[in-house]
Amino acid sequence: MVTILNKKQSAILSSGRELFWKYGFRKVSVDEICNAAGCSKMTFYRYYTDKLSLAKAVYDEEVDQAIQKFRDIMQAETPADEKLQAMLSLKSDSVNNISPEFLKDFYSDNDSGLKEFIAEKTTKVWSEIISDFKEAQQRGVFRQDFKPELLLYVSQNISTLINDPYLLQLYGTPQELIMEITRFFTYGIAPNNSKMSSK
Amino acid sequence: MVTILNKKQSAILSSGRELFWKYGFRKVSVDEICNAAGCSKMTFYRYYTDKLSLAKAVYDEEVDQAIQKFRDIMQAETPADEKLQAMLSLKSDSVNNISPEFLKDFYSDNDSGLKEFIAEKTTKVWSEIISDFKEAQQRGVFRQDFKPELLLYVSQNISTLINDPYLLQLYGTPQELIMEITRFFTYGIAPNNSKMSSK
DNA sequence: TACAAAAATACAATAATAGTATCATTGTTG
DNA sequence: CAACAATGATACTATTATTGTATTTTTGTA
Repeated sequence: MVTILNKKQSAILSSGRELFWKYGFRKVSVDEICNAAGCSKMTFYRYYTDKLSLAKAVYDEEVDQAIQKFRDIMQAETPADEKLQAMLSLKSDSVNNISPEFLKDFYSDNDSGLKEFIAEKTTKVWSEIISDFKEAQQRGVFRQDFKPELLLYVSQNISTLINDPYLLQLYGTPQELIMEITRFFTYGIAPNNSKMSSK
Repeated sequence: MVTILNKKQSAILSSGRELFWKYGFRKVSVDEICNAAGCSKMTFYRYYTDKLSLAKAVYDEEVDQAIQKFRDIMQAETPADEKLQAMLSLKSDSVNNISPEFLKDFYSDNDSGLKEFIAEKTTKVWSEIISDFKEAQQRGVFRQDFKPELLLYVSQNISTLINDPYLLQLYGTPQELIMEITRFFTYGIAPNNSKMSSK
C-alpha cells in the first residue's frame, strides 16, 4: 500500500524523523517539529492526531523500507552466504538508521505507548520475515533442519538482553551488542558452515 | 590555574559535557545529568549552583584546552605556514568539539545567560590570542603590516554572519561556514602568499 | 469573488523541571 | 568506636514547558 502525502505532511514527517532520530522521542516538542517543518501547530494536528502518531509513522516508514530491502535480498538468485552477508550489512544499516536516541526512549518509556506499538510492529514484521525464511528454506537456500521460529524467540528476548547492564558494558553500545547477536545467529544458520559459498 | 576536582564533581562535569554536547543546553535536565554521573541531585547542587554554572564550567574547560593547544602551536619553532596549518586543523577540531547542538542553544537562547558568558569569555580569549599573535609577529613569523586586531573585529561579527540565512544555506551547516571563514582569514595573513613554506 | 488550506494567536489543562529542605545512609578518620 | 563529612533518597513548591484545542486572520487558488 502506497500512501500519498501532500507537501506539508511529508515536511512534517521528515522533520519529525530528523529530530526524533537526533534527540529521541521525549526531548522533541511538537512546536519544534512545526518550526522545522515550517508549518503551524494546527496543520500538524490536521495530519497527525498526536506526537505519538507521528513517531509511529516515522517508525513505520523506516521499517517498511527495511523490510522491502530484506525482501529484495531474499528473492534474489544468490547463494546463502551472499544473502547472509547482505542481510548482515542491512541489519547493521538499519541499526544505524534507527538511531540509538530513538530506541532509548522506546526502551525506557513505559507510558507513551511507543513501546507497545513498536513491539506489535516487530511481531508482525518478524512473522513476515519468518515466512520469507521458510520459503527460502524450501528453495534449499538454508539448511532444512533450521527453525526460523528460533529467530522470533530471540528477537522477543533481545530487548531484555539489550538492557542487561553486563552485556552492555561488554559491548559498549547497544548497536554493537545487537550486531554481535545478529552476526552470531546469521552465521550460525548457513547450510554449510565449514565451507561457505561452495554450492 | 589548575583546579582539582574530586571524583563526583568530575563525574558530573564529564556527564554534563557529554549530554550538553549531544543535546544542547536546554534539552538536558539536571536529573538526567545526575543519573549519568551516578549521583544525587543534592550532590550536584553542592558543587554547582546552577545548571548554568555547570555549562559554564564545561565550556571553560573546553576553551582552556583549545587555548593551550593554540599556545603550543604558536610557541613552536616552525615556519608560518605550518603554524597556520596547525591552527587551521585545530580550529576545525574545536568546531567539531564544541557541538553545534551546544552552540545552537547559545545563539538562540536570550535569557539563560549562557550567551553573555560565552561572549565575555570569547572576548578574553581573543585578546590573549591577539597578544600571542603580536609576539609571534615580533619574531617575524607573520608579515609586519598585518593587524591582529582585525581578527577580533571579525570574531565579534562572526555570530551575525553565522546567523545570516543566506550564508547558511550557501554553506549548509554553521560549521562549514565557520571553517570557510577561518580558512579565508588564516590563509590571508601568511607573510608570503604566493609561495608558502619557502623560507 | 468565494472557498479551502494554512497561519497566527490565544488558551486551559497537564506535565516536566529547577532548586530546596529534610532525613537517612555511608564512609572515613582520629 | 565515635564523630564528622560526604552522599543519597525522598518529598515538595514554584515555575516553566508542553500539549492539544478553539478562534480569528491570512494566503493561495479555482
